[in-house]
Amino acid sequence: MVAVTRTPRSSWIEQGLSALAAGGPDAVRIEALAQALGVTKGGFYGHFADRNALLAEMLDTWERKSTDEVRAQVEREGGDAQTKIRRAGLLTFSTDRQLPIDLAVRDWARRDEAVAERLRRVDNYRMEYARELFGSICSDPDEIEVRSLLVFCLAIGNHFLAADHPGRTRHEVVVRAADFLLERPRAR
Amino acid sequence: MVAVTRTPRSSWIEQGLSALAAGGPDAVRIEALAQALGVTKGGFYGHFADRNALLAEMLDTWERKSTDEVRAQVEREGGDAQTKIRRAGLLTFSTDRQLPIDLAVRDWARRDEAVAERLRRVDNYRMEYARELFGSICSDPDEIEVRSLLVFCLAIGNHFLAADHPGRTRHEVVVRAADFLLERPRAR
Amino acid sequence: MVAVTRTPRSSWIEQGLSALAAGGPDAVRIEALAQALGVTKGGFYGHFADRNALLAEMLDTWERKSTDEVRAQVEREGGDAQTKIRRAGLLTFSTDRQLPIDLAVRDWARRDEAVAERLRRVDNYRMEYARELFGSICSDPDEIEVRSLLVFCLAIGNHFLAADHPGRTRHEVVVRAADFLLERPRAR
Amino acid sequence: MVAVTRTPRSSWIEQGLSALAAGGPDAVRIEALAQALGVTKGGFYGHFADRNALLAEMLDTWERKSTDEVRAQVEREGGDAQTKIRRAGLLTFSTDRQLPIDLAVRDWARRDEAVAERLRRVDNYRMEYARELFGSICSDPDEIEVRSLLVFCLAIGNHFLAADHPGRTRHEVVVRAADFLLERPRAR
DNA sequence: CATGAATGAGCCTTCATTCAT
DNA sequence: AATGAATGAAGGCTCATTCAT
Repeated sequence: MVAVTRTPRSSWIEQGLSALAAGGPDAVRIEALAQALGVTKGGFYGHFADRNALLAEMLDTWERKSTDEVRAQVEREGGDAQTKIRRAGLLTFSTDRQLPIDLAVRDWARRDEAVAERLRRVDNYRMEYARELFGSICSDPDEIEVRSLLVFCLAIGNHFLAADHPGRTRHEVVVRAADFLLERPRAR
Repeated sequence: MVAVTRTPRSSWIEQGLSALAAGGPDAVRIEALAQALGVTKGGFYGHFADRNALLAEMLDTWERKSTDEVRAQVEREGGDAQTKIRRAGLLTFSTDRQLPIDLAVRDWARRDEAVAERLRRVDNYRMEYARELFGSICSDPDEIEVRSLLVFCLAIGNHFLAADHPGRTRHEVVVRAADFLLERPRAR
Repeated sequence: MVAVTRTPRSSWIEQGLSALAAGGPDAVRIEALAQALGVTKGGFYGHFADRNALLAEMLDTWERKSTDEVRAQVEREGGDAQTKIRRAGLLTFSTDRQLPIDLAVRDWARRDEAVAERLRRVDNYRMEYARELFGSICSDPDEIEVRSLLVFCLAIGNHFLAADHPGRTRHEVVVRAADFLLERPRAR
Repeated sequence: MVAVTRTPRSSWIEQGLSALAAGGPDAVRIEALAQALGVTKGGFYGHFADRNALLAEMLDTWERKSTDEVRAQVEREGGDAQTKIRRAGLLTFSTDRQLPIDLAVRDWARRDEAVAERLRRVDNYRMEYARELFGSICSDPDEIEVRSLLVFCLAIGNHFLAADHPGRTRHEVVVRAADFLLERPRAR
């Protein structure tokens, strides 16, 4: 029988990731998390050495979920390359939960080298997966690189860009843009 | 005759934008700006009602510089549509000074609706300009929209994406990607 | 048949005295003691009502060891008065274990009347023993009192004084000082 | 006209030394000092970088007052060696203000090497002055050293020792002890 | 205008203590 | 007896803001 820990470590981490998503790293305040969890802030220090330890574990969790878990799930569901790219993009950038965390980490990385290092690992992992998948669409390595970059930029830019598209929804334009990037190259 | 103020408003705004660029809105601390300007923080309140007033004026300044001034300069220098798009992109996203401010505002907008509103104005202005320019490259309105979106996403994603490109520099890949987006559509 | 308690009271007391010796009464922190004993702090409250109860028992232990036990051991070993005074001094002030506790209690007594009261009992006991021993060296009650005081001050001051003695070790000077205080008075 | 600083640095230092004297270094709490000074704790950080900066300046102040100022005052008042020793002792160890600070520093030095270093400087300075003065009472260097040590130990021990002296006051015994240490050596 | 001092709210962290298991 | 979690009261430090000069 497993002893039920009243407020497990994972709760603090989840709550911390929510706060990060909503307000950036400065919003990860122990007292706010405690209140959201219905406990007092003192209890936090039974689980973590200090605030930095929590931030590190939050990033560990995000890193794991952003790499292996996405790839595993996409491969489990199968399909051709185009389908997989779309699914991976959806899992990474269209989930209500993961997306804002990802964007917050991206901004955070601009001012914290340790975070930048983690983001580099994650983005390299994802980009490598994208290259693999684009490899079955086109063969020119330069074009694979360009399309991989663009599909990533589309996914990210989609959420950092505020422009409207008169007569269209953002989603419609993004779908078209994805088609544009995923179509097989024509002979020239 | 203009009274020479010892530390003009504009100095606080410029310093504030630097702080924003370097550390996000939370880094815009009156005391830090004062220290950078070589005055004491008390003097700040001779110029601005409070911190929010400064933030608002910082955004005013950023908004003006990001719209009319870029367009005016690009048109002044002339050239064909492709050249203008590249120049506008460079002015907006490749200047050491403007770029980090733009990225910081983008992240800030995710958690502050008033900032989001301003960013929407700025991005709509820029996007409209891009549509105009892409209009002389291709004629299909859907494709104009898609390419305008993608060129923007490329510019933004370039700076929020941390991945490496083995055997290439990021700049090389981005140049190729820009070529990919700017080439005239082939007949199908 | 004695029930073997997993962590007996005496362990907490010993550990508490070590903490007191090393860092004064403020350093007697339940959590630190628990960690040193390899148990969790919750267990402490199975043995003691609260922190003050531990402090009181620590002082009880120190008081007993500092009085009867020293005298008993000195008398057991025998010798003349000078020898006994030197031995009592060694036992009290030269033991690695007892000395720092004694000094810490002395400082503590300056700000806690209950501790001061205990120290007074201990010092009076010791001083009475010193008077007895000096009584066989000289007969003038005033001189007995003066020498008893001085020998105590030497023992204490030796450890609270930070000065160097160029060309000599502190130990050499203290030995000479002890000789000075223990020599038989000359006729005047 | 000197600008009147409302609560000068020196007030914090003085208050800090009082707290140190009364309760040791742990009692030097910013909030307590602020309350004693009738201001709020936030104001403290306009004067000092942090608590450690205050502690350091407190020790600077104590060090200066304990060395040059005592010697200067004793020499100004003149008299023979015995008189000067008594006066220096009084200034150092019998002033209501200086004495408890000195004792607190002594205990503090036992657990903080930086404080120990300062105390060593101060005690060496004082001891050197004592050697000078004893040099005009007796000529044997060993005896000078012994008497200098003993007079110091008497001064310190007097305040760390809790014993009573039946039929006498502590002061009477100390005076006699001082006489004992200051008398000219007899021929042997 | 600018300064220096002070305020007060807010955050991180520590630690004695309680309590259900 | 001991554990693990939680509580609550401090205490250190930061920072926007006010105000008299």
